[in-house]
Amino acid sequence: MRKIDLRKLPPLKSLKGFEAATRHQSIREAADELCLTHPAISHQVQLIEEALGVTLFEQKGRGIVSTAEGRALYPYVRSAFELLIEGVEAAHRQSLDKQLRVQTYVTASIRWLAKRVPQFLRDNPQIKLALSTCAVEWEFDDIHADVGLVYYEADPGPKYHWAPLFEYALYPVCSPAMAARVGPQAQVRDLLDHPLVIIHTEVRNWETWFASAGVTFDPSSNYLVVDTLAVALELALSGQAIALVNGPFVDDDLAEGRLVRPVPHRLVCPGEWGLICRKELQENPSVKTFIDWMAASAAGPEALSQVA
Amino acid sequence: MRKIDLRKLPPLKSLKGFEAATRHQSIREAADELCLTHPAISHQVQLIEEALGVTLFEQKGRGIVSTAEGRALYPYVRSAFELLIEGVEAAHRQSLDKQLRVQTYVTASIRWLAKRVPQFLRDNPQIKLALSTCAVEWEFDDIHADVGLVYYEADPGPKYHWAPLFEYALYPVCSPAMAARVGPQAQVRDLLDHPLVIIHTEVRNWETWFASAGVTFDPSSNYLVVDTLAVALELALSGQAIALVNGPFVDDDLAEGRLVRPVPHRLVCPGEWGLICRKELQENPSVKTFIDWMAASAAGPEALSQVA
DNA sequence: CGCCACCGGTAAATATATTCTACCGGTCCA
DNA sequence: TGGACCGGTAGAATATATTTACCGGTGGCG
Repeated sequence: MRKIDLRKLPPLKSLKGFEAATRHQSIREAADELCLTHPAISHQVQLIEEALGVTLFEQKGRGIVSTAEGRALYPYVRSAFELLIEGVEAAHRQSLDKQLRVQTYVTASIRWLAKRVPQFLRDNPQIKLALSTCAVEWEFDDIHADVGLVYYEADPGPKYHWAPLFEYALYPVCSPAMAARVGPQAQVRDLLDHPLVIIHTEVRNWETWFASAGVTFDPSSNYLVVDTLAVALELALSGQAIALVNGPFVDDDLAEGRLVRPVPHRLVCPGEWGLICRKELQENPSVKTFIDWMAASAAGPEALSQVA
Repeated sequence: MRKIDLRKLPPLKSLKGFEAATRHQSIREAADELCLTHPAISHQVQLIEEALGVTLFEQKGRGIVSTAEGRALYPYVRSAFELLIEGVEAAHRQSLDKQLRVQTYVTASIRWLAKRVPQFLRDNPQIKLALSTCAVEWEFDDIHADVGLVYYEADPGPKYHWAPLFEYALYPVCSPAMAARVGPQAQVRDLLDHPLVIIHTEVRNWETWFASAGVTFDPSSNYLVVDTLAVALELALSGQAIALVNGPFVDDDLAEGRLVRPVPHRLVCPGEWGLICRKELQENPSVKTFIDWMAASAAGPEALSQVA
């Protein structure tokens, strides 16, 4: 591999500013796009002009226009950026052969994925999984993950492949002892008299669920606030509160009687939980295997036996 | 022009480190090449790895080797850099149509170029010149200039076009009054008794010149030090010192008697003064016109009339 | 085996570069 | 002619990159 004269490169970071400024033919719009202030862009452009010894923009009226030099330079910068993005994607594709990076919320990870991963790995020993669990208020990050298990209310868009897994269904759960205290024939409104656990990023879930039963949610007393459903469920399991689940995360606990549903009301919300990946990865063997296997597992044991 | 997702770009500055580290398969060698310390490169690589969520190198023995991901990424980065360098060159080519950037030392500019530029511009009104004069200890900078008027002892290499103009000839000059004091039949060694002006970056010029006449240069007394020949010549003109010229920079002053040569000894050194430009620019109309015109002007008025 | 000369990674301090704030003068339009 | 834009500037604040001084590990050599 021969040497390359890296000294000839313009200040790379500033090229972003040049690219955006050229595209918009406006310093301020470029600044908005890059979430910077306009002097920052102005300065970046000046840096490149100085490094190249060339003028890239000139004033025209109260705006700017690219000079001939700026127009000559732009396509190269643009192509270079596109090449780099392709390179990042190539590296990601390469890394798929080594490990499949799966991202999800902590609750979905603990109470759904974790239960299935061992069997998946037994069924597909050639695939290495790297799970990362993300904090609340997280969106799928296609740079650091190949596949995400997330909830989307609407289609995530054309860039992504989306495989729905199960409903986003809201229903309260608690320990049998707590349910006994609530009463065998309890109504939705009766729950307001018992300790509810609220996930602070999902306050609206309780509101929505009560409203769908015609009850106004007034959490003025007797409630707990936690930051993730996983913790809320621990509180429910230990008999300290009633939690509102938003998916099939306690199916085992319900089946084995550790948790019960104090009232039967259940609200299916729009959208679904599902697996997301960038469209280019959709046909990748590891990705496809993972998505198909998990979809089958969500559908039920009989579907799974067909895949495996 | 459509938008591009600049957020997907890895930390651009750090890519230099990645490129060099990959090429050398060594952090320390990369650091040497980029004139940084090895932790800087190490950190740059880690930044990219973090941004991409991918491992680019792994330890092997006491060195490193690229991972499959690193090898996948490299060609894109490499090509992107080459594209950017091409872009810079394209911008330079573009700017040639607007102005020809000429760089030289302050002395050559004042005492040789400046005398010729007005006539050149009259002969070639379509060409716009941008002259920049550089401090001593400067090398031709093909980023900020298209053509340079410089002295080279040896061929400047295959990347450049080189058009020799005139000899690097050393000979002392001074005012007629000073010459009278030195004496009409003075020998080289007699100059040692008179005020010599030394250019501090060119001390060896006096040494070399005296040595070529068999005299040891001992500047123990009675000398001045300045930083450029242009100043030295001013001192000579005002009768305060004897200066050592290294080219045809006082031809007019000699012809018109403002300066004289106190002794006839003249030393022609290896190498020449000449015009340099990047090879790609050699055939550019502006560059070619400039170089040809100046070469003719250096050769003499009769050559010039042929060109013009 | 044990030493020494390498390698690369780490953490804190430092240096540098970038960005922001607050301002300016100019242009356009009402 | 004023007000709402634009981009440029300078200094301060901030973020980032780099260095310094260290570490533990590896491999060659006596």
